[in-house]
Amino acid sequence: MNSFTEENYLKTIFHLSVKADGPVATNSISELMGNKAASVTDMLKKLAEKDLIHYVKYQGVSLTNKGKETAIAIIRKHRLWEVFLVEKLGFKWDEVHDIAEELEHIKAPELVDRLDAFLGHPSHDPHGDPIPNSHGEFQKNEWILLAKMNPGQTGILSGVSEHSTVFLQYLEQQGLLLGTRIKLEEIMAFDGSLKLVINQSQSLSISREAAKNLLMLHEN
Amino acid sequence: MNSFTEENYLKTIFHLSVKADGPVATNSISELMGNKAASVTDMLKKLAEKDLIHYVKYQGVSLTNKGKETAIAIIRKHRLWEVFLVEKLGFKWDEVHDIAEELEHIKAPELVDRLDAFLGHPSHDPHGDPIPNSHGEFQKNEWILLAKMNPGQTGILSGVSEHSTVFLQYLEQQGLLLGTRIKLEEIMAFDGSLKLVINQSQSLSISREAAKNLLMLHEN
DNA sequence: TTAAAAATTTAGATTAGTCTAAATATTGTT
DNA sequence: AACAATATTTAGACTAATCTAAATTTTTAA
Repeated sequence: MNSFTEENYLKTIFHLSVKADGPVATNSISELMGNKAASVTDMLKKLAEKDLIHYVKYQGVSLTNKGKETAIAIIRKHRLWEVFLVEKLGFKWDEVHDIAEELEHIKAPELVDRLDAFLGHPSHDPHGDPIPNSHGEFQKNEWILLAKMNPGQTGILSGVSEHSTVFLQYLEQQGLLLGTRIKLEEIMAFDGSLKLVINQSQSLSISREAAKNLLMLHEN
Repeated sequence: MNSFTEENYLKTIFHLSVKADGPVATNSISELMGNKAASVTDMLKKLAEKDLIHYVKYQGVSLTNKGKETAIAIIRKHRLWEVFLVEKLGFKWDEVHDIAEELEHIKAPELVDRLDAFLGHPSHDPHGDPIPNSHGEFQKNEWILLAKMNPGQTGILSGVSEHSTVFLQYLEQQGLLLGTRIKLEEIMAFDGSLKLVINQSQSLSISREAAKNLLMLHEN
């Protein structure tokens, strides 16, 4: 069985692998986890010993199949618990990340699938992230960043790539909830900020920084 | 904040205090936790340092108010999660103890009260144990051990003092669920075993050992 | 293509929780 | 009351996860 700490490393490496598609650097793990690089190196040796990662000194790491399965199982738990917290306990979407961070390490094997069934096999968590099924398969999202769209285009806000409380609260205050229809009116030459129309009525301006974290789906 | 391990010690000391009413011995903690007495001594020093227990060398320990509050909060979480697992996820009463043992250490402070509300403020867990309210107050149960009842007396099975899977499965197989009406017919002179009639129909014989773990309430 | 900068690893130390073996205190019994 | 049995604590060691400081490797850029 893997420790709490090992699980967190695997999860971090998984997230970095998805973005980086190539080996993941020691420093990037260190930065994301708030640990020193020397500590990361120690753990990488341990995870390699357990066949959870491929590790070559100085060359960065990638997950083995075993490591990937483990990481996905943790992410599945995290996202299912987030759904539970929001749908059943009435938490807001900006409050659940840290709690799910604890709950994702609960080991009991039957618990996950029962929770999944209880929640009605949800496909996405409250932030729009897809929930892998019990075989570890993700339903691929065809997301495009709002920051990459062109003036005149329209889409549905379907996910966020930044989960911090401040960002999520900001979105909520602006009326930018998942499912909101957004038309990109104009991009300001001065600072790259975006002028939007949401739900075909309300006008709104947001920073380029914010737009880089909004994941859009084209309307069907 | 207290560690996972510290919490487990406090919980154990609380349970032993209730039974023993007097200071709790190092060895009894050691035995219940499956640790060596030397390890217990080390932890007792640490808990005393944090003002969670009163500790005098060689004289055993008792909880301070702070320690008691902490222990009760953990027990509250444990029992609420057990209700969740049985009522919402469909686990059986003999399957939930170990899972709740993990869940009871989830820290998020708002979680407990929301869970409590979601479950409808249950007063007892699936094994009949009372769930303390958010102020740490227990609803006192007027239990009497089946093993202490006299032939001819009747009561309602309302709790168990042994939570092992084998025992709970045994009870279930015999039809001894919480809420069952039990009449004690006769106590066998030979081995002290008890002849019962349950739900005014079915006859059943159980060992004295088993009867010592069955908590009864008088009928209203 | 080589020297400086950046990234990574090694070496050695620290803390929490555990252990064994030995020492000490308490209890029980004659 | 004194000794044996039992309970508890101390001393010293180990593992997991972390750190700092120093050493080494890789990358970058002149």
